[in-house]
Amino acid sequence: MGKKAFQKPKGTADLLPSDSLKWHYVEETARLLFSDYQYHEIRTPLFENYEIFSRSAGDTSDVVTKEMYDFYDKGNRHIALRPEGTAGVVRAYVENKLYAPEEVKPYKAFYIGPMFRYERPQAGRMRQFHQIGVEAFGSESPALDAEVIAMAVDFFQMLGLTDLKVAINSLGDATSRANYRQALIDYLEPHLTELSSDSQIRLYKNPLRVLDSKDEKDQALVANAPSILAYLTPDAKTRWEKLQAYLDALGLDYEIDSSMVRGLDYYNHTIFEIMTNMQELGRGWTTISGGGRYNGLVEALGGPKTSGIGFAIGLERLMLLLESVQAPLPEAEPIDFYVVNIGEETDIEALKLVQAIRSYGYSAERDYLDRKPKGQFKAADRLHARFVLTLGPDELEKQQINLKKLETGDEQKVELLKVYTALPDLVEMEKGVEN
RNA sequence: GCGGUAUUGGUGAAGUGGUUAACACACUGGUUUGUGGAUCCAGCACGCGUGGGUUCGAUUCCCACAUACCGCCCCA
Repeated sequence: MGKKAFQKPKGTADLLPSDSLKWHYVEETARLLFSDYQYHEIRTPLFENYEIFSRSAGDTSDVVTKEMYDFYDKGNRHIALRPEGTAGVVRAYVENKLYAPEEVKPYKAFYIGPMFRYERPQAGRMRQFHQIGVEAFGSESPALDAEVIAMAVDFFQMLGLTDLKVAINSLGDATSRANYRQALIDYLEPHLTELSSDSQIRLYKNPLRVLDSKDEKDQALVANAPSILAYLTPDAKTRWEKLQAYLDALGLDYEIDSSMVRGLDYYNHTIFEIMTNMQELGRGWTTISGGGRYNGLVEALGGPKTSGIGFAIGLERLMLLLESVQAPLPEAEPIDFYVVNIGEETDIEALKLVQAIRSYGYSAERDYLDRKPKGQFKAADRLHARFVLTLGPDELEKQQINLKKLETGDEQKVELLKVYTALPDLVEMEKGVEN
């Protein structure tokens, strides 16, 4: 151990090779599936101008007011590490003029990458965390909403998750929301003193948040509060009903949760969350995916009036969930060959051998620690090698090498030359023996 | 940002104000002058998160800090 042991910054994690194997699998599953739905990957910067986020997420959201990693760079630009993915994608959509008529509509994209929020870390909640997200621009159709929700569910099912809850709600359009906001305040105001202190503040800042309170007394009050669904304008209501019709047609199970609120201010109309009540992620239901419509966002970031919808999946939470339900996840691949070499005079030949084996596309490893044969065999065993090639002075002299199949213990001498010229035949031959 | 719990080797952990920090797993070496997954033997914490303090003496008591986890806030 060195003198000073550095620690990674609070709320960050090292993803070791055994983990990244599993992450790759999940990410690859997403890439394949999203491609079927015609979503293609977009990569935007990990940091943006601060305003991109402050304007999009809303000035009252906690994400902006207290969780942003922001700083001034050497050119005195106000920069922020992205706390979420949508704003950057919207900025890219506008900046690259992806609204142009020659682009296919809706314009669909997905992203995978790290996000940053200055928060108190807990299990499944990191300061640097990762999301897979999708966005679709340029269509108002609730069929697209349904598709997006279906795709998220599809994704989780592909990974072997079935015990999830899909909750949907509608925030309506600006008019619906304004009317409801007032109705909610009118309802709650007489009970102001009964509300928790947090909720008393919420009531005027962002009254919909009161609906979300975990305080028991708040919840009791909120239970009889008016529902936003009763305040939808006719247009918004039609959309809302169509969405359900589409989801029903797909046979997708969902729950309507009229008290569901999302953390970012840009949402309107459809919002949804996919939740699990896994213990490892804390008490009650934990959201592993959330999203919705953001019809005003493109405009807010300087683009033409364009509707949009998207969602994001929290990868840390997803990985914890997959581990806890023992969903199938890949393990380290066994290697094909381990070359055991005995004596210094075989060193060069061993080096050439592993390279030759690799040139055939098989994986191969050898000893670099001058271990004795026993130690090398142990290493081969730990790597779950299929075959061991033993090369000693004898073999070198006779130009024959010992081929051992670890699983059965069968050994045979083969011409050294064959490893270089006909390795696949040797592998096939061994296969023949085992069948 | 607030409140709480925790922090001993590569890992899981036991333990006490006072000479050598238990046990297990893993690892390394030997038992087998060239063969793994078995047995047996041996080795493996300059040291108990970091920094202070109390004390004749602290890993064990106190304080601060760091980190992790739990709850709140909030959220993926």
